Amino acid sequence: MQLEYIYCKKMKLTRYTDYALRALIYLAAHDGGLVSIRQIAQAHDISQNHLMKIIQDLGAAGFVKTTRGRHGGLALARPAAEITIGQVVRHTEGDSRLVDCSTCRIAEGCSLPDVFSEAREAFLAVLDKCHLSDAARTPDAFRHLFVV
Amino acid sequence: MQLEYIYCKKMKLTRYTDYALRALIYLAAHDGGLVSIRQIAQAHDISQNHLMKIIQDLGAAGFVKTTRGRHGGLALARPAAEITIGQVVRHTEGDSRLVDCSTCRIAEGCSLPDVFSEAREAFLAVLDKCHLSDAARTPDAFRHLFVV
DNA sequence: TCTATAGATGCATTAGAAATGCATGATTAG
DNA sequence: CTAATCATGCATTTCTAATGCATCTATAGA
Repeated sequence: MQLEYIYCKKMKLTRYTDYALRALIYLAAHDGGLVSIRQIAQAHDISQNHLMKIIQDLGAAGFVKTTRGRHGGLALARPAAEITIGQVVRHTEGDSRLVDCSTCRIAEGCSLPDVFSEAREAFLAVLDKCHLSDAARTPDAFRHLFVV
Repeated sequence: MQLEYIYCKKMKLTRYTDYALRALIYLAAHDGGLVSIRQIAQAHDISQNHLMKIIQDLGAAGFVKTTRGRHGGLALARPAAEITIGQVVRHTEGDSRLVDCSTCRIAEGCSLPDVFSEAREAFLAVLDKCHLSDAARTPDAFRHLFVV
């Protein structure tokens, strides 16, 4: 009596956000040192192309500072303790509304948009309590990132 | 100096959840009366096939009570005041984790899974404060649903 | 009993967006 | 001048939600 037609239920973050966080955490672990995109991509075995564009984006948004040319690379634009997960997710997942009521017939008198908006804020509020510098459970949790 | 390569940033709910909520709100507005799937699909101009499976799912989950055969239809299985938006979303978007750390190299010492888990709960907690019976801004906001 | 109407179910297909790959340009150290 | 690195645009692939179609089951009423 169970549904055969299984829906892969979501409510997941995009890989875009995933990679952004991994990159930022990597930079935070290197505490100021210049790191190349290639290095991060290889460390996580993820698409360098995709990561490149994400870094681009993070650079324009003021999260990282990029340096071109030989011996170039990335570094956090601000201290890791001043960047929250919420700030990052807010940016990578967009600031737009969670729901699209443009085609809904009951949008007029419906209170759900407000409720979802509030829920989203509550979600981000929790993420705002966590900083890049808090991502590691223990001080040396990400030590292996240094060992190339 | 802006990125040409635009990422359609998400963090959106699926249409599956969207339709589920619309259907439940429709039923709540009809307060006990039997309503057909076709009727809801036409009222919102959405895919009857998709809605059919969603209703199926909602039936199995105990949100609605379906009646087959001629003059059959749907009704809420419980009072609208006892069904929260959070309960519905929890079901339609799945109870699984928000992030997939299975392939992440730093999953061991990373605290983000816990943070996201907490954020998700905060999100749902807000949605749990809202019941189907609260969806309408005013008592007669959805009156036009009756006028077929 | 027969028929019309409703939900139940499975499978195939489409659509849309995220993710990826590729090619090329721009910048800088040595 | 060259190698290394980020910057950018476009094409392609991949994934999965969304949809469509066909058929089965159940029930009311003529």
